[in-house]
Amino acid sequence: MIKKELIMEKALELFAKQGFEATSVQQITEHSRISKGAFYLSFKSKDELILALIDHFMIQISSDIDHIVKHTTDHDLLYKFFYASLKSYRDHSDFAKIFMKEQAQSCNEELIKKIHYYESINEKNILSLVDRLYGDDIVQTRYDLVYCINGLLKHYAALFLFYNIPLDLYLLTQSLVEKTNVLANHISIPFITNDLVEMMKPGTKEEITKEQIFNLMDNKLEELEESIEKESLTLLKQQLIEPTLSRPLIKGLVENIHYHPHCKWLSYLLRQYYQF
Amino acid sequence: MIKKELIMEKALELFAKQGFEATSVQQITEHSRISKGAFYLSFKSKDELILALIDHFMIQISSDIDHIVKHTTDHDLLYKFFYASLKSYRDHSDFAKIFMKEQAQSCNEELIKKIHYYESINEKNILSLVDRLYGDDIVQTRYDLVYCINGLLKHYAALFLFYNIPLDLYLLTQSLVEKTNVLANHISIPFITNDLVEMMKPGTKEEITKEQIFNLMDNKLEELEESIEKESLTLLKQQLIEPTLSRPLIKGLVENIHYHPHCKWLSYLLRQYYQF
DNA sequence: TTGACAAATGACTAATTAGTCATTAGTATA
DNA sequence: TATACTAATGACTAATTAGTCATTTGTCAA
Repeated sequence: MIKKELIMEKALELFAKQGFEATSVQQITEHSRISKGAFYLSFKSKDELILALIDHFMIQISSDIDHIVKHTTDHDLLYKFFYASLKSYRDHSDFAKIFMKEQAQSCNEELIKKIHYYESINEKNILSLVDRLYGDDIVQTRYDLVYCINGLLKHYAALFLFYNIPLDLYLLTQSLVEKTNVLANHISIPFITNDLVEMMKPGTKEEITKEQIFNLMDNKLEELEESIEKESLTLLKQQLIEPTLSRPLIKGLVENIHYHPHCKWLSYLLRQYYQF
Repeated sequence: MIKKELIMEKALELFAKQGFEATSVQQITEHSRISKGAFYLSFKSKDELILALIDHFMIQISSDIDHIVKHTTDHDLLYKFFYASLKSYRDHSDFAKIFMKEQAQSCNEELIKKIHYYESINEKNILSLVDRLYGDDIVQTRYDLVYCINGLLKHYAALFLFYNIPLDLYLLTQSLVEKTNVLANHISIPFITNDLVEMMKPGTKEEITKEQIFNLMDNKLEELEESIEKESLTLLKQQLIEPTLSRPLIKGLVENIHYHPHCKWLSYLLRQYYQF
């Protein structure tokens, strides 16, 4: 057990410096002053090691932040969230480097899955924070706000993680709190809509079912006013039930609805469905 | 020459899918349907290939955006900047993926240097944009604004690069313009100060020397066919040896060559050199 | 047809990789 | 001391890597 921790500690240093792929088991065993066999007594593979590392740190970090979001008054919430997040990055800077690098780069299936899992927890936390603080004022832009908070946090964190600049945690926190409040109070143009979030969820990505499109069509038909677009959509719906028109005609109808701001998503799904 | 482009094209696809490190020369040669020897006739090493790819695309993208920043009225500036940037990412999405991944991860010394070089050009562009648009109002927060613009741009670009969501370039641009204006007009707490920026500079940046430009001119003159561009270039070369024309005339000549696809980079260097 | 030259090949080397396993060292109990 | 057990070793395999080079193929002028 102690050996396992020793390996994790030493491997962390090497991964942070060189990256996961670029670090060999050989290097890890040398750095830990153990034999190759000893390594494989603790971990079944190199992959198992990095998965263990991610779990080890992310369980800690996630639950810390989750606790803060759930047990802080609204007044302090944003401040404490940023402070805790930045502090986690600083205190586990080697880990944070690995996590950020692998997030951008990894090709390992399981690794990506794990990173996505913890990322989704993080996003859920921020979303609940945003809804609590700004509530009904930002129904349209809530996902954008979440995305900006996450983006700015990571981008500023990279500043002290990858360029060893001195970090004034207090000041950086204040500056991020201000930016978040400013954005929350003033932005009005949403880019990340409900539809978009739905599609980014892992399950949805693989297959577009007739039913999904059908349901979305019904929703949109209710939203739309009488127009060419609505007529086109109605025709497309009929085609979905009972195809009678030729492919070019269907393609044309899909084109018709594409420029309507509410139907972008639908037209995307239809193009996928019909393989245009 | 054509072979070189074939290899670059095929390698780009593989790098975008699997990452640079994870792609073997073997795979590249198989994908390009050439032999291993043929690969090494075009490129001295795998490293030289990715450096060539980065130059190829970044010269194009950087000079496009530079040109827009320098030739757009203030009214349109922000909008055109975001639009052009996002369009570049979309049109060269395989390259953008590689550039983003390697930016986060790479351990190759020369590769990092090159990426930093183009990043610093990008930052300079954004800084000049910020100063022009908001000027004295944001002396304290200008670097933060630059950093936020860069961060938000990349973060949102990742959205359509790595999750294949459909991209409404127009809407995303508008949404980013709004966010930028909101931040510029309301943030007051600076985190990235002048000193910090100084500190992040890796020693002294390479100067653009007369010789570099001169050599590049000679190369291009050989490539070009008889045309207004070639005449302009010849005149510019003479000006470099012995200046006789006035600044506006020189600026006009630089303008003349900018639209020629092979001279984008040269025109960028000349604009830097003459401080237009 | 021949000769000369450039383009292209792929078998090859030497190095490195993740992971295995027969062997040994260390330790605790009888 | 003898026995039984676990902990640890590092030489080993098989696969893969970047890069090389003797050889073949293609092309075009004489």
